[in-house]
Amino acid sequence: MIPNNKGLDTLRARGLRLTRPRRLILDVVRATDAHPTAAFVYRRVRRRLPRVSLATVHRNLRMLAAEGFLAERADEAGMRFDGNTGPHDHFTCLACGRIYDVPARAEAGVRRRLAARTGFEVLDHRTEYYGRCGACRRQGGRSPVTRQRRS
Amino acid sequence: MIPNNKGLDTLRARGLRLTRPRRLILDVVRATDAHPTAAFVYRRVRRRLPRVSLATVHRNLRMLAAEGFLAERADEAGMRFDGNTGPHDHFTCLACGRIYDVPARAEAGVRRRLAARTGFEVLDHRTEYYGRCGACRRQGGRSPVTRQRRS
DNA sequence: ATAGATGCAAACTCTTTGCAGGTCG
DNA sequence: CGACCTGCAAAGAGTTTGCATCTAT
Repeated sequence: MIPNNKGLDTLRARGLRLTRPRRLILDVVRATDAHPTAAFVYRRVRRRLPRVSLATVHRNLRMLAAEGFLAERADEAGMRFDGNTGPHDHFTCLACGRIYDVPARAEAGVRRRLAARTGFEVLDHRTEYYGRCGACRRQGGRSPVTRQRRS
Repeated sequence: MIPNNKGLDTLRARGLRLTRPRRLILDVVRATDAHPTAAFVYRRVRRRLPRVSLATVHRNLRMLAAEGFLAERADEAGMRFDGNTGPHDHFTCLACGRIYDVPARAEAGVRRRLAARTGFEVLDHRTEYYGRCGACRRQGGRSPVTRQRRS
């Protein structure tokens, strides 16, 4: 679904191993666009490797993110992971809580402008959109901005 | 430092009381631009009201955010609160972890454009910048993107 | 007077860590 | 074979909740 953004050879080159749990964890995150939580990945990986532990899932997600294989993202309900490490923005539906990928606005000038204004070194920027997605719009109803619990 | 963005009369109008802990909690958040955590607010409030509980601080921060008196913000280290509820963006320094307010880009067209592209109802958008702030730049040194712990 | 708020302690959720044993290369 | 990794269980960190008591209005 999402292209592999980085070769796994890099792993071995750093003395890291490609174990079965690790491979499956990475596959699960890359196979979905749901910006999964650790718990979600755990449930999925367990279908093929029932003895895996949640701690291993956490350790690997953290490590894979640190190595640049995944993107990490803080959420009011905890950490989420994203197999798509290319530049893109996010749209969060306030009704169903789903997070959609949306194309990034490629505006190089935005960073330069802020840098000029503040004197900061601006290395990255990301825009978050909030609203109601197509599905929730069709279902009508108010936007229940109720606090989302774990997936 | 930051202007009161919303009158407290609104509170009473909704049958909510303006208690001493509540007033102090709101004051603390409004008196700083550090985007404080609950723990930070707790320590500050305790200086004037030593018997407050951390639970009360949490309850009030949550409630004040829900009522629109404060803005809530998820962070890899937990929730942060912002007394500035006006439109503005954030710059996070990857070296020191500080979060600066920066003027929002007023671009109404951005939302309309995304809505047209996706069919979503886009109600809000916010841009997050990342880099190295002026102070950290002057101090030189690499940008240690180490995980920030609690304030 | 009384609905709403508080303090305290316990419960919860998510994440991290110590350690003995297993495994990739 | 040896460094790295895993499962398990326990500990941490942050936040929420139940309940008896208190207090704004």
